[in-house]
Amino acid sequence: MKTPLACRPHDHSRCVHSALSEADALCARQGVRLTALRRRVLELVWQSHKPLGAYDILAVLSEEDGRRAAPPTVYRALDFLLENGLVHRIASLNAFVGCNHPEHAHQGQFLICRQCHTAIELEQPAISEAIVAGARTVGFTVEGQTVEIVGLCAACREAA
Amino acid sequence: MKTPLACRPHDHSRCVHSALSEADALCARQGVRLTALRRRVLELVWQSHKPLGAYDILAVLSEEDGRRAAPPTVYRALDFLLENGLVHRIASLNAFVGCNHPEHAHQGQFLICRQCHTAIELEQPAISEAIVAGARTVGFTVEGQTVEIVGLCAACREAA
DNA sequence: AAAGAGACGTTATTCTATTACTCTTTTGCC
DNA sequence: GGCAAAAGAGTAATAGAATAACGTCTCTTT
Repeated sequence: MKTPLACRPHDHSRCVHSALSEADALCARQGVRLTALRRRVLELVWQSHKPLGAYDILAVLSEEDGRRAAPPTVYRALDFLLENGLVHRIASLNAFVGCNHPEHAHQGQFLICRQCHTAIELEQPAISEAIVAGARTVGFTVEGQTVEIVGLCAACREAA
Repeated sequence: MKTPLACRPHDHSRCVHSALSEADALCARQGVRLTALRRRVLELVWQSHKPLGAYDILAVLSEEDGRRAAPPTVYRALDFLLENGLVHRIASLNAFVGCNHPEHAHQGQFLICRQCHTAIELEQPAISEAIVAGARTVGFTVEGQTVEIVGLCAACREAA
């Protein structure tokens, strides 16, 4: 079902590499362990331009290891990455994407193209603030936000 | 796992009743059929103060019918109700809630209390507009919004 | 009455995620 | 270095969410 998508050629492998380096540094600073497995999972998530399902990751790991990996292996790694802000989960897709700004805690907003399936992470304080303000009108205290927008990205709209 | 929650006594059954009447009228107007099954599923969703899982609905139907219903039965009814704007799906919970404003097409924002699990539907143009504006900054055209907020509702915050 | 469409039943399967238990590796401490 | 404790990872089984494929029934509509 999931077709691997062409990379914009420019520097994607370099992006992945720098994301991994940043993750290394961040984990060292936090005193948590970015093990080989966790790092590999993070790399796979970053390599994909689209949100990646746990079982997609599982399939890759199984193939490269010979022995077929089991779900908990992947889910544990993903839990670690989520806890440490290195990836985000897209609830509406049951999938995961690398976080663009792992250096500070946040919950992004996601723009998901229905055409190319790319997920763009947004961090617009105006959106968060509108939500907090809206919630306050009914006395609700916001603790976490899930904002997932589907539509057409700029590239796909032009192409159409 | 899911504990049935106490109703605010006031007039909940009347709320459900009026929601169903409204659904009847709306379906008649649209020329679509709110069959007994679909109506029953809608009633169950409305009766619950919390987002209801498809398999919760399935369990109730199975119990009251004697013969155990199968998933497609419920999912088809839910699909119909979704298409006609009578219920909303909460992606982050894999669950469904009755729509408060079925009379006009819209996509609400949902406030989900982590304590009592109640879902409050919000319809704040300011939030939608902030999202559309934010998306526009990267050339993204919004077609659908999933906004699901977790936190504490007013009642639970007071109780704490 | 016959045809066609829509709704529903039934079985099986896929996809997503977790539980429970074991074994290994790493780490901190002496 | 050696050792206990803790963290990480393997494994098997299962739970939970959703869909596919096919058949049957029941309405209209003609």
